[in-house]
Amino acid sequence: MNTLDYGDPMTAVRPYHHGNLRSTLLREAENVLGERGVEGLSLRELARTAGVSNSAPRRHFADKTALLDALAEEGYERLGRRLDAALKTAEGDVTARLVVFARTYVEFAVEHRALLPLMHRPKSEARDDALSAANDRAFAAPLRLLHEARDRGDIAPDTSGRVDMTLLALLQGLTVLVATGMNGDLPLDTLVTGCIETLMAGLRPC
Amino acid sequence: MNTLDYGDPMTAVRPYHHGNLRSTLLREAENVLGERGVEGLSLRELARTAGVSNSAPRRHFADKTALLDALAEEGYERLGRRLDAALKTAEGDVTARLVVFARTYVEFAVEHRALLPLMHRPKSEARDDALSAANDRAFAAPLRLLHEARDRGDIAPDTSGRVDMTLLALLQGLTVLVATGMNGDLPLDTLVTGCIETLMAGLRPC
DNA sequence: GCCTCAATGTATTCATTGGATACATTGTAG
DNA sequence: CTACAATGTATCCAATGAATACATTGAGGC
Repeated sequence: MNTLDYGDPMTAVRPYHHGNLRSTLLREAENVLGERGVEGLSLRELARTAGVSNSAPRRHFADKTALLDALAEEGYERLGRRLDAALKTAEGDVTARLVVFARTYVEFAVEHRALLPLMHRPKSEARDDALSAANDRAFAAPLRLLHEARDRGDIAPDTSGRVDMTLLALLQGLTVLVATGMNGDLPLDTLVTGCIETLMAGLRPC
Repeated sequence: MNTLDYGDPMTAVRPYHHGNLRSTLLREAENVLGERGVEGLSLRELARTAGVSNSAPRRHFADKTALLDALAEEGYERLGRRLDAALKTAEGDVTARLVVFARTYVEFAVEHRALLPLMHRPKSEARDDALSAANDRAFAAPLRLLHEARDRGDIAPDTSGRVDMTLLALLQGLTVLVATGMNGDLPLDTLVTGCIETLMAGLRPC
């Protein structure tokens, strides 16, 4: 371990090794990303902010793309944990549980609006396998909830998987809507609840 | 007009003025964008491809962002025209008309998958006013269809506008799903039809 | 206790980029 | 035919992504 001199910041001796450069870079990258977008993100600037040399980040991320991929993957993991936690405490009928799910999902999208575009990277751009896997895992959760409800007869059967896709699309679309601010002044909770209830009830006149 | 020598490409005299640099740049930009994403897009490379100097593009787009905004706006206009055209020929009940609408929308998203992320730019990044307006216009169309159907009593009334948001979210989500390839091997037409029908019927067991 | 070695940072270099500024060429309207 | 606005060009600069060679560190085997 190095001798650190915290007395005078001007002459403070920084240890040769940062300690947790990787996570520091990721955290700061998410900040910058939220403020200035992908174009405004510079590896060198991240290095400067972390008080480290130009090429240090390369030890952790071979590439700018690699950093973005890591950020996206981390995003899926965080999302997954929050969804699991939320579902554990969710009670009530299918609608209520779906609302909890959707709300958690949309809240995450709002808090990490910088991450979503990375997570939704179109498949045309070559994707990390790990990223694809994380994607699948995240979307497996709502589907599980739906299938369990179907097994209990709480919702109509679905032979073709089209209903599943509808829920997925609705969730995805909600995040985009909220991220782009298209919900106007409609409170987030009202929006989500309304969408799920609408999906449950259908559009046909009663 | 300049004298052009098309005989020998090596010594061909190019006119001082390109003629339609702006649209050439936009077209080529969309190509590159589809292949290599925003990061892989370079103004200079566009200039080279167009056979024009480094700084020529600046006459038409003050900024790289300006080019992207123009691309997004153009995208909304094209989308609007296609939606209008599709709706004119659409016949049948609400479901059928909604399906036509959704299919047109998703088809556009697939054909121009490079454009969608630009069009869905989060509001946190300062947006061109023209872009916001184009956005509103594009989303006004499906809402109009929905409201007309409601006036005729084809779908249930909606006091809070939550149903409207549900349709919007579903449309948005569909494009994201398709763009990221999450539909798997499900044919596009089946997917869209299934989603709209599911939305009409609702999830509740019959 | 010492030595090797893998992990992690640093120093330096290079081509490319976005952007700015001053200048050249053109068609056109008066 | 001349002045001018539009459109390209030439040239410069700081910053970036990326690559390569070198330095520092701590941990594990001896």
